[in-house]
Amino acid sequence: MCENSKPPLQLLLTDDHAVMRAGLANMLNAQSAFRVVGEADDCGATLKLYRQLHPDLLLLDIAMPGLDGIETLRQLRAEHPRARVLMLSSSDAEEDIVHSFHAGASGYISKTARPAELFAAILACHAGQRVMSPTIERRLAEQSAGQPLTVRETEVLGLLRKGLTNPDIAELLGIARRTAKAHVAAILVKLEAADRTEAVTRGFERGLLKP
Amino acid sequence: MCENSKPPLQLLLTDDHAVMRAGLANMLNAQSAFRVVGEADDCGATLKLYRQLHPDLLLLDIAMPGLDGIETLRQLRAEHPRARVLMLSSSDAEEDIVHSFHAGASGYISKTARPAELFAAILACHAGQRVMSPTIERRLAEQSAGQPLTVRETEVLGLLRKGLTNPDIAELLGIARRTAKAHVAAILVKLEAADRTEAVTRGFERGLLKP
DNA sequence: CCCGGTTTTGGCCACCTGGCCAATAGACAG
DNA sequence: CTGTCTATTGGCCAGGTGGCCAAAACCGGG
Repeated sequence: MCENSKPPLQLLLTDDHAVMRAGLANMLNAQSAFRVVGEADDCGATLKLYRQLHPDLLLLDIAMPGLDGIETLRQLRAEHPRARVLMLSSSDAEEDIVHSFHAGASGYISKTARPAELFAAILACHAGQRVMSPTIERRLAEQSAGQPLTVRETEVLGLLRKGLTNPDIAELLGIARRTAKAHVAAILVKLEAADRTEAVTRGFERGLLKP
Repeated sequence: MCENSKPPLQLLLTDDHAVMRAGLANMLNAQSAFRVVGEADDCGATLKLYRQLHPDLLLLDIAMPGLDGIETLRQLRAEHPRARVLMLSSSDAEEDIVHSFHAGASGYISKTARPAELFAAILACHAGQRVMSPTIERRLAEQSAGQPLTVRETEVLGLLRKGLTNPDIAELLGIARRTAKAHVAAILVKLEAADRTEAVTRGFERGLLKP
């Protein structure tokens, strides 16, 4: 299990939960193969530390207040295209998984994974493999992500959640109310919702909308 | 900081995230004042271990699949009315806080709290105090919880999220459609929502609805 | 035994909704 | 250059929505 001959992997840790950070750091540092060289609790700190430390891999929590993990990932990859990033998820929302890989994540693992799985994931990730925890792989398989929403539709969904009517939406977006209606109709089909209210529920369930 | 003379507090740890559990256990066991004597990942395991171990305090995560933390708390308190339980939250949804204390929690602390705060919270909790992390106290102060929904209204909100119409709801609950409408109207007022769609959003935001 | 909150019910009306028909223009990829 | 996808727009209609008026039945606690 240990790789005594090699120097430990330098890890950077980002999570807004101090308890989780401290716990992870403890656990990882107890392994001779890993060394946590830095901890961050938001996007800014992550980018700053990454520049300073150039770690071998970043462990990045998805759910964060303000700029979330996905956005942090985007910015980091824009600056360091070859950075290896393993996403840590609490939620298992399928949207997050898809977005993570689109934004350049090297892996995605649930916090429900056992420590040994996490260690394996880190190693595999650093070795250049795509990593998904078994739990998440199953998720993806069973609820085949459905139709993705277009940019415009996502925008409209964001207005639906606020309780806006089609005329409201039309005015806000500067389009005909008939067009707003068309977008809503498309959303209903793609999210398999009976009406706008259920569409909002699906939005939250799929992670398209955040509380 | 350490209480060398006293035996360590026996702690039971419940969280569906194995990583978090292992991390917390590491951190707490490193303190001479604490001793993690058991770990559980769901409601059933928690009750079972509590019966076996009779720990001094249970650290209980709020967000769990299936029977969530609040429900676990209820069942535990029904069996052991004097159990001390410190809730660990990821979300800070105000509803969770209120429900936790109603269900008999001794304390509520955010996972964003620093380790020292957590240690202090555990000690205070065990000493019989009501514990809230500063973050959460602020939250409660600023967004004064609004009007609470009645049991019936909560039930109706659960149907709204599924996209049911008033006639649907009426039939399902065996009441007149006019009555269903009255409940919906009450929900709109209490959640300050313009329509049922926004009401669902508010439900998710306040933690009345879980993804 | 009475009070207050919860649950229940009725009618009327302007407005919004979602389903149906079909069509044009722009963008981006092959 | 062509085909696919996206965004845009129109009319018609049965049914649902939310606001307004008021009030009776029920139930647990003081």
